[in-house]
Amino acid sequence: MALTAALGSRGAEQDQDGGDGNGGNGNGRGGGEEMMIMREHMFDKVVTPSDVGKLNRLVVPKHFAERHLLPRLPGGGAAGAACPGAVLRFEDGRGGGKAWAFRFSYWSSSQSYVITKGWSSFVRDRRLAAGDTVSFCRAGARLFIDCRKRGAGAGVASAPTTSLLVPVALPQQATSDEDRAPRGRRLRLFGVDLELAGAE
Amino acid sequence: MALTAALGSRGAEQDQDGGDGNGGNGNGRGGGEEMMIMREHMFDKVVTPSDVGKLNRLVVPKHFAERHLLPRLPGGGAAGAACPGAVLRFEDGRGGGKAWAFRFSYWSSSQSYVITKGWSSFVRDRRLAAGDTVSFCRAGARLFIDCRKRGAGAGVASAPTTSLLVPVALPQQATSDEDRAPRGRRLRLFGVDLELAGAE
DNA sequence: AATTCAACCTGAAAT
DNA sequence: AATTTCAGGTTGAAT
Repeated sequence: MALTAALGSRGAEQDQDGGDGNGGNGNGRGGGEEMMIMREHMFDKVVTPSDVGKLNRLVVPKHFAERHLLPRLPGGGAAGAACPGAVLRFEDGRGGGKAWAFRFSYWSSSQSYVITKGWSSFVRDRRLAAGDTVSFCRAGARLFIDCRKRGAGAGVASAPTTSLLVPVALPQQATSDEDRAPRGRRLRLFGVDLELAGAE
Repeated sequence: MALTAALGSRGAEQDQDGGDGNGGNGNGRGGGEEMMIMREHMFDKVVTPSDVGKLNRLVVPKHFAERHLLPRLPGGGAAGAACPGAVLRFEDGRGGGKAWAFRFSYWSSSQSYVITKGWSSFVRDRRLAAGDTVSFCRAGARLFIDCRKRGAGAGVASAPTTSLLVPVALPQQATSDEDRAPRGRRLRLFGVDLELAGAE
């Protein structure tokens, strides 16, 4: 369960990224309102040389994939393996409106889950190197990706895996066209409006 | 425009090549009549290592594909791109009745035209190697493929691209079932009956 | 088991 | 500088 706290209103930018390659680079924070989101950490991976090399793919450890990514797929992905090549959109965990569209697949030949299309642009943009850590988070239905360099200390992206909820400020998403995050029960906590979102 | 000059008569053999992989090897020139055909050169390509390698496909440069192959497709292929996976039959340019059935497709992911199915048999049969040249010709609606080794001089298959019409002797095609080549105006030239065939 | 091949993808080069 | 082309690569299904 994730907590979403609305501070501002009016979604400013819309990063649709119609499915092609690398994430549509939204025009940063053009003065739009922000939103306080309780971000649930999903999983980290210390990337291997292959993950950042010419194979253009990230192997997602099976238990992470099945626990955190399969349930995020359009069809729910409950059944076994092959939800073929769904595209998952991950917002840049640092904010700024950038987002990455990743193709998430199961390779039956190697029986592994992988992120393929779109991954190499992230590696390039963030200068990801072997030994660095990618971090996947979630706020309701919104997904986030961030990374930290090898040996980096604490920070927004380096929340210890024991802490499930990380509050961060983010540009608010478009509320017009039936937001992706299912709206849940609202409550007031610490002086702000909170909203229970996400599955179950 | 192509010129087709009838020398003999009566189609002898019929090489239907029902669409499977490599061309049905008609029994050469089993005494059948021949026909003098003015063969229009369409285009050449110096094949790359990929074209003759394990990718089992020939990339057809877009302008060649659109100018010469799209108009040959069953549906005419006039509109934009995707005439999905049509099969084009190419007779062996050296004569002998052999023919090759090639699948001609457009790959939208790479925005390129390719010849896929059937191509590898041609590569193998003709021992095509990187640097060699494949040559595509046409006589009316009949398509021909030939090749020459790297560094080869003039010859039937090495007509310079400036010469549009190459006269060759070929086994006559079946005239029974409404020949593929649209019949055009006839005239007499150089002492032989000529027939204007082909588009426009 | 190995081969073919349709349909993807991407980096580099050309325009 | 952005777009288009394409050579070289991949996976995965079919055979």
